[in-house]
Amino acid sequence: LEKQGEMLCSSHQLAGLLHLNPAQVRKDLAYFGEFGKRGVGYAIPKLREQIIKILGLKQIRPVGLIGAGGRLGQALALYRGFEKRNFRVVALFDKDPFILRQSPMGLGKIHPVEELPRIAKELGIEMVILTVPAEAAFDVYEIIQLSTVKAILNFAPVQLPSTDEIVVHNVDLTMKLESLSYYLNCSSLPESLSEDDFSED
Amino acid sequence: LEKQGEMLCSSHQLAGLLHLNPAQVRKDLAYFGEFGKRGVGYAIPKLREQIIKILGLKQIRPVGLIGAGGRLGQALALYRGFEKRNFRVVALFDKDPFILRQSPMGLGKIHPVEELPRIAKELGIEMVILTVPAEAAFDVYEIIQLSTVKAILNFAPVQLPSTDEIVVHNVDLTMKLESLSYYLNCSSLPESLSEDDFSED
DNA sequence: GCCTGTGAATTAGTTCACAGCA
DNA sequence: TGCTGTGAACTAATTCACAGGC
Repeated sequence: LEKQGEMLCSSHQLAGLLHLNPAQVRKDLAYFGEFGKRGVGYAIPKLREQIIKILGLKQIRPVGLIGAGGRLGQALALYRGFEKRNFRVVALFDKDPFILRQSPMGLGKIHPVEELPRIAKELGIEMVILTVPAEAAFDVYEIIQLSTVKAILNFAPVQLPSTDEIVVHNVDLTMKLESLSYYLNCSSLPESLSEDDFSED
Repeated sequence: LEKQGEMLCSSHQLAGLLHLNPAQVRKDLAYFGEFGKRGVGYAIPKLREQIIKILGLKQIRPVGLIGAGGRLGQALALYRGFEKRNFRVVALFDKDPFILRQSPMGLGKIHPVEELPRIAKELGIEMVILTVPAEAAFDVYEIIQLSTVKAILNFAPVQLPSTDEIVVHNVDLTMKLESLSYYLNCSSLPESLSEDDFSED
């Protein structure tokens, strides 16, 4: 909206864009403070500013990327979209000695994961993206726990637990597909989950 | 569990693995049928079979990938993890003429998106992964609506709406980072969201 | 005795509806 | 009059607690 030169918006308008109920929008925002003016609406630049503050993104957040040698890791390391929203991938890590010797072109130096604690401390990294294979995930998780990192965006298809120290968001892409598959299956199912053999022992 | 040779599991055990409450596990499963034996637990192979049936994954589901030229698209096109869970990327699409002329190595032929309706029909594709840039997302969405596709896993940083015809799961990676940033910010905030200037006009 | 399936109780989340301010 | 902020009403989700089968 700001890019479109709008200066004001109502909860109704936001609700439309977000596919939500206007009351929901108001309540959620009100939880953090009083950002609107009664009878008027929300001043867009101020609202944006407030949301940035709430999200802790007033200054650029340095992010580490572990598993930079894999294809997903490379894709995310080179993704331009993070910068626009105040994130910057400032350090790449991997375990594979081959990758460490010669980093894929376009990427800068890749460090061994063992150096994560030192480098994270130096660069103020509190957040990492994890794109390692399932087998490596728990080992890397251990190393992360020894570092200044307090948040993980995990793409490895294993459920890493959040603790008091570390928040984890697990993004299992296959599970997303499964979820969609379920919806497809439902709409094409008239009434039959027990249609074929289901004999007790 | 099946891979570990286990034959039985309890809701308690599953709950532990999934970080849920045992009652939750039982209720969720019971919603779809009676898969367990009282006093015993769930027979793992049968349970697995049932879940596969619920998810509509008894046979391999063919998936299309739109935006195969981009780095994320390539990464997902080559990702081995989908196959293990009964998905197969059977057709790649893009708009970029350069990509169409010479597909990145390792990938097979890439088709122009305009051919999606025809090819989707031929191959029975009902699901696509969308890894196009934000600008292209809505145009592509229009084309998808003309095809047999009924489910979209969208990585473009725009909120595509679900309809009665099409289910959309939007995966905005930057938003995931923002969410983590919020948690970091909370834990480092003693009591101050209105700490600096917030003057009314 | 152990563990599922499930109604009842509880807790959480959403929407309504209106007071209060521009 | 228009729109926010918010208690109250409502709806949904989770957890409890126990009947019933192994």
